[in-house]
Amino acid sequence: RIVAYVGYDCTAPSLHVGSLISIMMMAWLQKLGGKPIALMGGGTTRVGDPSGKDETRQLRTVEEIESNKDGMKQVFAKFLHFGDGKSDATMVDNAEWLAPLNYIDFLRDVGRHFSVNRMLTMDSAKLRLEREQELSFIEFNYMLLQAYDFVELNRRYGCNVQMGGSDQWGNIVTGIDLGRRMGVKDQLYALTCPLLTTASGAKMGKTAAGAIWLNEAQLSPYDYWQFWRNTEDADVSRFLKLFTFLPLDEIARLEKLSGSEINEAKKVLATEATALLHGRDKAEAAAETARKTFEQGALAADLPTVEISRGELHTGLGVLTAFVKAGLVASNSEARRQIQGGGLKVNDELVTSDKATLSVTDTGSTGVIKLSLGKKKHVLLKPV
RNA sequence: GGAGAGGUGCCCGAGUGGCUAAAGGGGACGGACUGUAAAUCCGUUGGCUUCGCCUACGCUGGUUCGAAUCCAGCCCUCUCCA
Repeated sequence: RIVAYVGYDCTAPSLHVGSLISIMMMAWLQKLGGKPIALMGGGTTRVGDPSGKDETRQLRTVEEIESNKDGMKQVFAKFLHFGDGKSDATMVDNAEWLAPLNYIDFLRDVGRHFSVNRMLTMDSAKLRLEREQELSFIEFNYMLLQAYDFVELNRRYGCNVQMGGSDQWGNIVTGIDLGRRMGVKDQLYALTCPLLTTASGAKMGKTAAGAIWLNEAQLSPYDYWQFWRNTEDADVSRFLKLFTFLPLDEIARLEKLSGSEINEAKKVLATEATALLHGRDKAEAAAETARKTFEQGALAADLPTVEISRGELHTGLGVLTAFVKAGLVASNSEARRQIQGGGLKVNDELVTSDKATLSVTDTGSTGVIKLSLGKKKHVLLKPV
């Protein structure tokens, strides 16, 4: 019987696609009858994991960590079923047991099992030392806390597997070792996955508008769908396997598609991946919006919409202001540059002058004005 | 505590009195080509009421017709020594 946990740093207000692999690992585990535990690092984030980082991260305030935690929680509910059943998922926060720890007791119970000699050979510490970059004492302690988490989760939930990215290997193995020394009866296991990059070597999720957030408040289902739709050819088959629950023979069929046909596979990927996070309805809606926008060139009513006041439109709204309000560009100057580069369109007509204005007549029969940046980013302005 | 090095635009990194809104690279955005792909090529990359103005090279003052560049004080980072 497998009870596995994955720990998450509470360093950002939402999870992003970088965490998706580990979430999928938990989801698969649950499908197959195991029990997943999502561990929020409310305690460990107060210390900061040095693994894979060149320099000390700024310490987060406790308030910041708490609010980040709240933002992250909602995502897990989308992928996992929580409850009290045998294979129901559980969410816990390690602040629960780490925060009340007494330093002396911790040193005597846990600290004595750690050899500094060995800790110094772990990558997280070794790399810093080799490059002569500072490794503060607080960070050096991180390993002990994460190791202790594993032991504590075993005690509380019978957790016997820890999963995570390959950068977590050292921390996980240390936890297994600590378990043995502290008399944990179960054999503990580690399961790591390689850090995911795209075929061209870029980190997953670091694209255009920044990170690909999983919270709807930070990234709409439509944009999330678009992210998957724009997957590189070379990644499609791998991503279908990793980020959807489609049967392998179906994936095998899709990966045979070549040339422009592979776009069909990308649509399936986009819809399936979006359905897992935001639900089938929103995924289908996003697919439909995209179909109208890209394949028919028609105006899709549920593109991301920004409201403007009707009064403003009556007096004539400058194009620059309009694009800034729509959030497509950051400043009037950027809007000007985009116009010079031929990147802005109003109702699919290229904007040629930065002096142009929008008025009520531009809403036409649809009641909205379509603003576009490049070929892919569209926003509807809706007068109210 | 002592000695030294350094803080430049999203990031890296040149620049040691005017030609510097600041070389070069990365990243990002736009254009061309395509398949809403990749690769390639081209352009852009502080703000504004844009043929002009404002803000900017750690902070605060000073020298000068003129400073990212010189001077003084302060803050911060790193290295070595104690």
